[in-house]
Amino acid sequence: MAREIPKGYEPQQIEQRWAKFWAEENLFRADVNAPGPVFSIVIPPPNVTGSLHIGHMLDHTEIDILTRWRRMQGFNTLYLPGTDHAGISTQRVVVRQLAAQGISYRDLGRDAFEKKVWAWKEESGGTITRQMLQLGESCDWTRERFTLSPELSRAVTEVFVRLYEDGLIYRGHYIVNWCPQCRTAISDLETVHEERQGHLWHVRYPVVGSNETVIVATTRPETMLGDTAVAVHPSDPRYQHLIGKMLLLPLMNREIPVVDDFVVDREFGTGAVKVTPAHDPNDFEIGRRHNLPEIDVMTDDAKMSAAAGPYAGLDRFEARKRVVADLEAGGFLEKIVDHMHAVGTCDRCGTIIEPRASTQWFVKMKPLAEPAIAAVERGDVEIVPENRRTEYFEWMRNIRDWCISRQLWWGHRIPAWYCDGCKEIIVARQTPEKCTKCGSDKLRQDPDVLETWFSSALWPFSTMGWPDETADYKKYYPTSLLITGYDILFFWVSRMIMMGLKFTGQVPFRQVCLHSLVRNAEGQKMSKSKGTGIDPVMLNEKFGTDAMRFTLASMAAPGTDIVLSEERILSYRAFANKIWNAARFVFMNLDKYETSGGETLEALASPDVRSAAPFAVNGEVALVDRWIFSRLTRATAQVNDALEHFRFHEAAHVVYHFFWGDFCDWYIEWVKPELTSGDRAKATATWKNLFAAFESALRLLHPFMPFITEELWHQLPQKAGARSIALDRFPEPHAERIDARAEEQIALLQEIITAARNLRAEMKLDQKTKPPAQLAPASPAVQSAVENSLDTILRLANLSSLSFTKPPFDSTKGNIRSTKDFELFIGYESAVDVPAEIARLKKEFEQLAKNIASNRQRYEDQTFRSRAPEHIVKGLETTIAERQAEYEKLKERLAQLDKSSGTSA
RNA sequence: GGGCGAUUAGCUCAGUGGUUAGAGCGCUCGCUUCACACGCGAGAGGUCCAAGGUUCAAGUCCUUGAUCGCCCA
Repeated sequence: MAREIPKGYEPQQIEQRWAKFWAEENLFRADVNAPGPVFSIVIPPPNVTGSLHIGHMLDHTEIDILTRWRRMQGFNTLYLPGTDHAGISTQRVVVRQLAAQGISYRDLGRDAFEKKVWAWKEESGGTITRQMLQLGESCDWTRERFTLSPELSRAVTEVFVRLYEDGLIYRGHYIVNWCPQCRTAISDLETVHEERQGHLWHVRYPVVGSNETVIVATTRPETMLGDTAVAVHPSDPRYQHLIGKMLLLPLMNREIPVVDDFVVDREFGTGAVKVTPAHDPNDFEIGRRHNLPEIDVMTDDAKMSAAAGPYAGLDRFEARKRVVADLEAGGFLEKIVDHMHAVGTCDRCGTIIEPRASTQWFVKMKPLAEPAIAAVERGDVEIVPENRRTEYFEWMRNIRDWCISRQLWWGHRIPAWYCDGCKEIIVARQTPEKCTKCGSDKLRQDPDVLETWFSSALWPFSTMGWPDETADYKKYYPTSLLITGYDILFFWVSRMIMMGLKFTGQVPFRQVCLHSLVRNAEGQKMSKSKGTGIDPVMLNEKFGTDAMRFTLASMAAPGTDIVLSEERILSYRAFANKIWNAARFVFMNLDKYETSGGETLEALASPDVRSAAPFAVNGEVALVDRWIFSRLTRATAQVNDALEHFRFHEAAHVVYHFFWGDFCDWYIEWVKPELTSGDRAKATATWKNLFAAFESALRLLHPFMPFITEELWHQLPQKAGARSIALDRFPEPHAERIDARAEEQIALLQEIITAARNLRAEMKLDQKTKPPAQLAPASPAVQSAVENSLDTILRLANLSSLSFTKPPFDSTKGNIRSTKDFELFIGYESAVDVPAEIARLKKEFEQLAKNIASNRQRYEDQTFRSRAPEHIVKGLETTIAERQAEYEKLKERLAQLDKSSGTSA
């Protein structure tokens, strides 16, 4: 039966087909009753409005590699997908969409708006989910979760109520970070500080009843409209006499006191600071200590409020210009100097945040942080790489209370009700009928919703059905592992640990692997706003998902950021193509073999046959077969070890070199003639071993390149009912398959072949010229190894014959390569560049001489010999002896060449 | 201001105190050899940022400095 196989690997159709198959068949559905140790992992829930970016791709690649690997190792595996409701982003998307239709969401009303958002979510949300399906991620789609679903909302309410009952959630009036664009408070973590060039305005405040003025410096002059004091340091001699006096606030003509407060930095500006309690965190504290009024001079959208008097209605930056102009006109402006300062911006929209006094809900973090610190200290949660622990501890030990209320409509509405009758606050799981205190039925629910991260913090257990003790919860919680970027260590990871411990009494995951961030080829951080992002979907389509996955894995060394370039992806597309062509070779030759009366695919490659490998001929397994299975075993052990430690780059490297180097470059080339050998027993054994090795290699590669391996695995005979390579077993590194002797022998033969090719290249022999060569083996063992594989050597080295002789060879009659095991000689057939050869040899000679000298010096050192371990000393001794032998050979050869060039010149 | 990381081939990066420091890409030379030019074969290319120190032994550990980057305040 002739097999049609395209010459180049075309991933596009193949990947789509298998991705569809995996999802439709529910192939990766977890089963709580299945055997095996548990491996469970939850996805870091992407934003429901988002589309897949390269950071997700890296997350998901690492997660999917580990999940597929564990599944193939026989673990009971769950990879749980889902998304978060992304309060701010989602609300913004829908508000804009409505605005485009001329609809104001506020006019629409809360309930109608929420319905619109749900409709949007069903229709347009979850792009990432669809992309994940396309990418063939091996998750259990029957367990997909959403943070705002009724089930998960129940968990959120439960947590809120319990925290409130435990006194860990409170409502309070404090300075918060206010985003005028999103029109909500945001947390400290969501506020990004950027160094910006600004100015320091020095403003004169006249002292009431005197000609004196006090100069204050400010970076935000418009806030002076809300000033309620000026503060100086209690022991600042410059201002002692003014403490307690009143100043006349320019522009507003309001009298404000001079107060003394120890937080004032005498070095900053003039040492006198204006105090705006409603618009600055420090001033807020000063205001509390001195009972100062708070005057909020702005509105929710950062326009000046009625409290700003004549400036009411102006945007805050326009107000700044006007205030400065008016101060100048009034003679109050002393000077303006350039000043670098940190400006807080909203991490969602980039707008400059306004510190603003406001009543919000907060979580008291200290009591939650302490057990979470202890859990990591004890190692109950292992953080990888370990040095991230320091950051975690540092942050957790200095943790501040968390502002969780958001002035939005899309999210988990805060389960708190206010009684109009008695002002009681009722926090409850169910909507209360009447006030628990006064019995009034005039109750209003708090209009705010909770920050999205609040629900994300519960993700590892809310997704498993908590607060119910479901089968999933019992089986898969705590999860085995969390994989995410180090940039959300505080946002998410630490909060999950705190919430997990508080509500389940267990850590949410036993290990956290924090991977690096992906940068583009210019080394810039990916950013949508700067247009420096790389679209992984486009790259997947262009190069294949397998190639993308492999690229990311190969670069995912812990600790350094990933710089992604198309060149790099190309090299792994080439790898996929290489694998494809290895298969193409096998199948094309099998066609020939079958038509010439050989066994069928079924007979050569059925699962039973493969599991009986390696096959012997005349009671002996061929050297190269022993070798390839040994190499496979070694590679498997290395991949297992690397993946155990999240060393994806190392695992990818091992697989790459095994498949391309050992399997394609050497093994296939080596056995080619045997496959068509007239000796039928030999041919059969070779075919069977080839199929067994190839199929094992596919399984080894599967977690990294799921698509091409699935495609090729299906071309091979499989057990009845076997549906996917993903459900097959990962190769097992049985120690008895390691054959060090075979590896040594093949290494020797490879060295001889390479030496011969090297000589050929140097002598500029064309492909068709097959010269005879002479070999001087250093031992009978070397000679017999060469004799046993003579045909292969001749073929792979492109030689006509190889005869054994004794050194020395005449360097003037040919070129020589030597190692500790042999000298190889090929005679000149034509004029050869003797000076070039001399130059090359001299360089090698000098390097060798230097190396021997330094090694000998070390070897002769008495302290070294007495203190270094024996194997090191012995090893060095051997090395010196080997180098010395090479040195003698080179010296001899150089002498001959010098002599000949001298006589001929 | 505090903390963390990086500096290794032209580029992007691996490298677990020990015996000639590796990979991919790029480069040079030769090959359309009947799986693959997304390929095959061969090769060139390194004061491992600097200076001290520890050690029998340092790219690797320590100290200081330089340069670059990130996080927290």
